[in-house]
Amino acid sequence: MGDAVTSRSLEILLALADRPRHGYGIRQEVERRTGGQLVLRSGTLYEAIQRLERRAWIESVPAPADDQASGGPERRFYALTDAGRGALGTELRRLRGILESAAGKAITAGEA
Amino acid sequence: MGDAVTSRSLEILLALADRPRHGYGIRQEVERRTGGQLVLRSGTLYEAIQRLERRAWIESVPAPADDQASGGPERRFYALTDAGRGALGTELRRLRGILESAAGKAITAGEA
DNA sequence: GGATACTATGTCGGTGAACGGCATACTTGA
DNA sequence: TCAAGTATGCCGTTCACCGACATAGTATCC
Repeated sequence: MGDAVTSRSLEILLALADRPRHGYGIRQEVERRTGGQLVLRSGTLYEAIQRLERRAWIESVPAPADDQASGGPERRFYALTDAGRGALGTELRRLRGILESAAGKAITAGEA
Repeated sequence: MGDAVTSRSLEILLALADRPRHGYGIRQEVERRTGGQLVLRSGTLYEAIQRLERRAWIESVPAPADDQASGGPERRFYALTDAGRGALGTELRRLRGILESAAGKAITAGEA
């Protein structure tokens, strides 16, 4: 499936859902969202960003006005495109379908 | 993460949640459950079964009494272990957490 | 009788995602 | 001064998945 959304890519899309972020900011947001369960390694992070940009699900945008660049290496900000937002919605619906169809089995699996 | 559950492995665990099945039976159940959206290819299927068995999330079990073997190649039946059931529950909870935390953003993402 | 499709398991080579180490470079605090 | 944090990126390796192929019995249709 060429339109597959991996778990890491999903987290990146979610991190960009509310506002544009730069790579390291995405990493921090994912870590925060998952309670430290998932830390995107540098290889995973920047390669996934490149793939998502190639698919036009995210795009490079200028740094926001309120961003105080700390003088370090150049920050690259990314935002969700409409296509990316659509892909995110589709993936969330897919996951919801799995959970719904698994509802009965989930009880057996020892769930609260 | 050594305890990662890929989307294909999750589908296999779900297919085994209600009763033991053999490889081809898993393939059919996944296809049915997903409405034909996901068909496990032979490479994916049997290699994933081997991985899950190595992790002791599934185990080989004798064929059920009501199974009429059709004389073809030997069928191998598999069942969820307690560890597998636990891993399935953990993964379903993880997915539910993603959907809950994404609830606000999902609206923005154009969801019904 | 032969062709085709279905059931059933499995291997193999190739591709792509993720990992983790390393490189680089600037800033801040001990 | 030295470590830690911020920030991006490359590279070699590993692993999941794909799709083709191999093998083999059963069933159906012409």
